[in-house]
Amino acid sequence: MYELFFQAFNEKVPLTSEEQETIKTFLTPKKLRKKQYLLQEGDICKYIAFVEKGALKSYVIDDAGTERITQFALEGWTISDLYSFLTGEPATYHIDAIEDAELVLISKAAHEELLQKVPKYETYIRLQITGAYIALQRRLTSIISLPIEERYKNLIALYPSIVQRVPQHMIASYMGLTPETLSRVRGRVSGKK
Amino acid sequence: MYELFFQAFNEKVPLTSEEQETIKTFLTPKKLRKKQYLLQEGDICKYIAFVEKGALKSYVIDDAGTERITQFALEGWTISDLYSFLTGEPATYHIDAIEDAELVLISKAAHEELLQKVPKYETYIRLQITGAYIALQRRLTSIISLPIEERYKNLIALYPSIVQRVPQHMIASYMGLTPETLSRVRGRVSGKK
DNA sequence: AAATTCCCTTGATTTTAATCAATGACTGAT
DNA sequence: ATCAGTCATTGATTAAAATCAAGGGAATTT
Repeated sequence: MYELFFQAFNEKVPLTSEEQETIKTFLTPKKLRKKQYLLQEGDICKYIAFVEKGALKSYVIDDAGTERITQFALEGWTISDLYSFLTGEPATYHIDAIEDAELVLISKAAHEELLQKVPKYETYIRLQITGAYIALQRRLTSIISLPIEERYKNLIALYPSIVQRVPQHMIASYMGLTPETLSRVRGRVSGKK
Repeated sequence: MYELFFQAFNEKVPLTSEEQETIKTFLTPKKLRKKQYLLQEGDICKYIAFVEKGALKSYVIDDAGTERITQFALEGWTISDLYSFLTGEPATYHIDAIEDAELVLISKAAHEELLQKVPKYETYIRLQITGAYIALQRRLTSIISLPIEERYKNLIALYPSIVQRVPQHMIASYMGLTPETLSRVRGRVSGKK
């Protein structure tokens, strides 16, 4: 249990087996069926979720009632509404399962105790969030500086598994486009090359 | 010296005066004139810069040769090409001064030694980057889910000092718009209210 | 003080993406 | 096996932003 989680952890910060056992006592496994919510807007986000298996997405609903996807999380990724988790304020994002999923949950209490008791946990979190920050910065830069076709090619290059596994209308939502527009972009991209 | 830096640090993680003195030995002050570079694309990013005074921006140049601003940093903010800083790879961003500025620089060597020697520094960095991540996530969410007018209003509400101090064509660049479009958006926003 | 550069606005036109609408393929459930 | 729902594509039209172009202030330089 928690294989992938500890694999990812050890790659960032190598753990002794005692440390690993300590950390284990703070983790909770959870399974989620496709379409089930992990978090709904307005609720307090109680967990950081690490994806052992399956796929989730986080999103907001815009004024027109359309789902706007802010993040995907496949195996090995972490997902949460971090602001809500850290502050206890109501969540601004929804999170649900795109596919049946197995998660490793870290509760707020566990998170705080781990930060106190296991120095390597703080390092893990720091590195984790640094990686997430850099990825987000890249995504934002590509949105404001590249034409749509290039953004789509980048997405394929960077996250081929997302493009393969996730329905296209979700990719469109993630890119801030309509499904029709993405379909035409795909036509142009594959036609041209 | 370093007043604002330590004020920001202490707000996140309170320091004893000894700790503060230790950290001081790792910091370097630097002044930058308006339009001077702190970093150019392709160079290795050697510093994390904290802004004591003045204003900087980071940006990329797109295929059409247009500057696309990814971040502003006013007093109290931190700016860097974090990926380049951490990995030693060539920078993808330019950073320069919008106004004459006074900075506090943390070099790579200082950063690493501080992480080793001063546990509170790691906590500071963790909280710092967490805040930056949350801010970036908000910005991205507003880009993909809100109409331009709302995005502009949000920007004014969240960062009034940026909108006041920075020329409008830079705000346009930051929002991924042309200056003409932003000008018309402003007309609509002020006309309507 | 004059000249130059920078900055913002406004108008006309073109380009791009969104919307509206319809169709066919595939999926899953009963 | 059928029916409902999901999903992607394509076409026609509308809406929005970019581009092209020009002008007028304000600030900075000489």
